[in-house]
Amino acid sequence: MGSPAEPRRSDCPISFALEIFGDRWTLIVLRDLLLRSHNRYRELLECDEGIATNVLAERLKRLEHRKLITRKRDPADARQFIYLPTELAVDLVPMLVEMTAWGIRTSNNKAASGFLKRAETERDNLIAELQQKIRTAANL
Amino acid sequence: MGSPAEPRRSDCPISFALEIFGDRWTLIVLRDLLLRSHNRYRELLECDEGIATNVLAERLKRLEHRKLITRKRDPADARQFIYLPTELAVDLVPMLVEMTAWGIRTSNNKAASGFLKRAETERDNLIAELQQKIRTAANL
DNA sequence: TTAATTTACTTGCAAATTGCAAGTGAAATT
DNA sequence: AATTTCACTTGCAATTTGCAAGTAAATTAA
Repeated sequence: MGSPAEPRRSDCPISFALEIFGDRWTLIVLRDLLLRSHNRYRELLECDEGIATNVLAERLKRLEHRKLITRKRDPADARQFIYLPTELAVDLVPMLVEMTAWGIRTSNNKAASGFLKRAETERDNLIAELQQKIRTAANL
Repeated sequence: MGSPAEPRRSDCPISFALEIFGDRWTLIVLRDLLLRSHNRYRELLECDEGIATNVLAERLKRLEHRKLITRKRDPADARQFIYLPTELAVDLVPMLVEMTAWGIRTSNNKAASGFLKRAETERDNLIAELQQKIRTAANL
């Protein structure tokens, strides 16, 4: 058993990673889940970049299939679902921090230079802190 | 002056980065340029994942526009062009190392566990070494 | 010196993916 | 009981991708 599973394009780890999040939207969703605590469909839909409803729904399904997120009903409101990152997703934080640092440097983002400095001078603490926050929120 | 430039989707650094390499192919090309020393069109075309000729040509143009690579004629064979990463691309190595590490962990890639161990125990050395190799090859 | 080959693409077109607008059904609120 | 909210689904046009074939310039082979 197990999912139908598309064949891998190659056995390269980068290629493997890109099969999961190598598109214009998946990492935006993961950013919101991991770094902004957006855990509901509606919150994720309101991302700054303007994701379409069908694209969001499809990405959430893929991420659940790949076990990067879990989906459960909100006990307080049975219409809503709560999406939480798994440990597999929490493991992406170091990569997201590096991607963020590169983006800040490359786009000359003054507003984010505080983050950049921290990423450069105390990377490990920054990552541990972010991951701890996520694990606490998701009770992992 | 300056390129026509598409509008940014948001001012988030991750979003900015994804506008440059948030698709199924750009990071494959950068991987080959940075980590495999594939510097010619034909070499890049022969990547394991099987990129199409038109897609490769378009991605190379974009990367040159964004100043992640340079393109110059091979003095030894005027039919060929040599594509070299710029410092902007070399700066992506930390992110690529983290992506590789995640991919190895997540896909249980036994063959690459040596790389993973190095990434975990002496990350800074590994990155510096990779970057030095690239800079030397590209004489930056 | 002419013909064949190599290289780096471009072009045309079908198939897949994305974006947008509207619709649906279940649960909560009024 | 009616309206609203929520998490989607559906339909369709527009864009992007993948594949096959073609082209022009430079090199090599005959």
